Amino acid sequence: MAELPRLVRPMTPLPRRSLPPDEDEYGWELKWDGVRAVAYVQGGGLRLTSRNDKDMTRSYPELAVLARMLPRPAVLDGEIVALRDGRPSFATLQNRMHVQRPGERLMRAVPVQYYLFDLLHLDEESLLPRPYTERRDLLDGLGLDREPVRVPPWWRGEGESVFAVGLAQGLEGVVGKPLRSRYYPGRRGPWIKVKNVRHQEVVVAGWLPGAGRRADMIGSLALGVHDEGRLRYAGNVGTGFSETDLRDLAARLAPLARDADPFDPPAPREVARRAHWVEPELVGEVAFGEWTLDGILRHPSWRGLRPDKKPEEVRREDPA
DNA sequence: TTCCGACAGTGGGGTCGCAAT
DNA sequence: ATTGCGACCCCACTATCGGAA
Repeated sequence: MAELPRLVRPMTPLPRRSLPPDEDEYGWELKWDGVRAVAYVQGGGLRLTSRNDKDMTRSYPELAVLARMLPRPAVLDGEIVALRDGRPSFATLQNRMHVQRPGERLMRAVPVQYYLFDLLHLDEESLLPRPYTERRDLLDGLGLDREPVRVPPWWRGEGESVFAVGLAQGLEGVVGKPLRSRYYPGRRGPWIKVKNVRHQEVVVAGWLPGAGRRADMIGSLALGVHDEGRLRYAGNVGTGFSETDLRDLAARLAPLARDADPFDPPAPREVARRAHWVEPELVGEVAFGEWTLDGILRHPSWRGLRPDKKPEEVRREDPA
């Protein structure tokens, strides 16, 4: 029996704001919002490991069929997803990902699928040095596209239209992989990702103190948006500003200090406990990925002040 | 010399499990 | 019983540094 590599750290894509000029040199895939997983198939058995090499096998018993679908030693790379309204939903998957031994009821309520997008080892051979296109062709030829395993499509070039498709389907974005590039375990790049980033105007309603390097500075800003005449809590943002930005914000917020929580309903207690409230008069803009089910910004980053906007005009855009 | 890639360190939302209260 | 915290997942981002270009 051939020996499989003990562990292969997954390769991660480098974030980019826009498509590269040489987009035709890349293979393009849609980006699936789930949990990254490397699969080791051998002797009819399956082992799943996380990005940090934690064993996830027991959490997803229904994926064990992969070992029966593929009766050859192999290492595969992909994303475990849970569908909601026909597309991968990380929020839905969160009901599964921490459960070590899911019961029948949970597995039926939140079924998962394994979206494969790379083949790293097959039989006796490591495929890491092979070009992306060869690995993909080999993977596509294994006949693994049967639920709960899927082998989603990819495209040579066409980054623009793949991105448009992802946008239209409400997906996270696209991943580009240089057609002739090998697989570099654990490295960021040369894969790239272009995310479907959204923007939202927000009212600054308070701030939380920082720690460590950020001690004596602002750690994050508490954000709100108006909804039916009330200022609704929309989460905190703690990244995207330089130290200069933080000092400038502190100076602007100091004269606006107030004692009472300006949110209605009040902010969650974990936030309120540490918050320094201000009059909700400063307007800024954040980039973010999506709204959570509770109306909180996911993956927010600060983009700057919007002195041209009035706080009472700040509404949640695109409530869907 | 400049630039790029990797790392460390800050911050976010969310869930689960467990210890302290 | 409730609360708080760390460990996991998903991240965005700034600042730094050493080696590649």
